[in-house]
Amino acid sequence: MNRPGLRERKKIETLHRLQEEALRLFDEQGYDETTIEQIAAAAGVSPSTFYRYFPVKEDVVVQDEFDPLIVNVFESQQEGTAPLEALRAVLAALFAEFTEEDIERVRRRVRMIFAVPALRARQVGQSDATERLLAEMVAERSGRSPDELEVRHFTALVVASWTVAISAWAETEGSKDDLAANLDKCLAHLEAGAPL
Amino acid sequence: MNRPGLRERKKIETLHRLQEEALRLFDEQGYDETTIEQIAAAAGVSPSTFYRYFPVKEDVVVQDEFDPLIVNVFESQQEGTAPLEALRAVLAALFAEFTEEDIERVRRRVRMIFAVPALRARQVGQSDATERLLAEMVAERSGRSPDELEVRHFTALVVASWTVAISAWAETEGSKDDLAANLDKCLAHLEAGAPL
DNA sequence: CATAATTCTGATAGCTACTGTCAAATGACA
DNA sequence: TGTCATTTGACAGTAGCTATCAGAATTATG
Repeated sequence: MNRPGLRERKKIETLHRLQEEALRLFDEQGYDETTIEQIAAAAGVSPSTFYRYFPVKEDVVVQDEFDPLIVNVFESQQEGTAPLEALRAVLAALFAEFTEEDIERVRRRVRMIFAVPALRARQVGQSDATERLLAEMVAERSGRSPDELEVRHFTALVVASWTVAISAWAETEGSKDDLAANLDKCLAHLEAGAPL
Repeated sequence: MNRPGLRERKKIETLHRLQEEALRLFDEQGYDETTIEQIAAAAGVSPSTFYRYFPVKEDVVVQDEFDPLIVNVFESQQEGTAPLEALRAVLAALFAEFTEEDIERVRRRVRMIFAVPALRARQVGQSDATERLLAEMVAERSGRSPDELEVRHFTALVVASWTVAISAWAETEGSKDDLAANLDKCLAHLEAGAPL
């Protein structure tokens, strides 16, 4: 049996404490003006420990664990669905489970990411990784190669839609449903060939 | 008459020397393994001078001056054209003027940008700026606001198409025309609603 | 329960990117 | 040639990040 254990619980606790204190300090004094020493002190650990949890400063805001979840949801879908529809459903299902509190956390983080260039820059690394992941999943299903131009292009477009939808949503006070609505609007607009 | 003058000529010269030596050193020893001191020494200037030309290390590869050119070409177009068609024409016209040598330089830079995460991250800052620029231009013409979801989404999609087209092209040994062909393929695919 | 093995933490030293300041050098111009 | 404006180099300092290592805390074992 793999019970949680004291060690693991403590780790998760420090992780969250670091993220929360960091977010608070960034809000209060700005990102660049906040040093890792301050964050570590606020969370009651040493700077060394901070770096063990987050390889770079940006990750204390940007890091998330959605990629494996996306894969799970996608794979548990029936084969027939069209790629675009499938991805829409995946994303919808993903944040359907979030509590109101989760959503507020996401909003704070997204706002900060798009407000601080360094964070946005770091986040693109994650987006690129997710994009490659989607490409592989989509390619596998449609019996194509993930390196094909059309496949890469498709996934890049979907990620772009998602990025616009969530950044526009974060600027508002909208609910979870508003985010879903934004995403639907964008994907529909994409499916229509992005007319203007 | 605004003749170049020795001072200005020297400045452009040092700028190019810094870029070239940097590119060479990055190729030879890798990006992270190359220090600014080395680049400066290779170009025969002090590290202080490097920072005067490039605020951050990444910019010695990433920095370009295409944005103002894009605006110029776009504004000198007739009003009637549809936004997507207009942007396609702008980009085509932009690199139509490049010499073979220019193109090779671009290819080297693009390859390096997509190979080194730090460079890719920095480049996104530029892309975001270009995206906002496009949004303003497109919005102005179509009498909309650049903050509208559809407008933002449209420009994000176009930038994504462009990114895929150029990164796929850079991986090959293709000519200037191949880049144009890639871009046409992507934009056509977008216009068709990104079917898979 | 005591001891051994494993994992986590904190302290230290060091490298490099980057900033700010100031005096010296260099080109522009009368 | 002499004066003014701009560019440059030297120096000092901050902060992000890496590597290393001894000691503390947790877990596994006899």
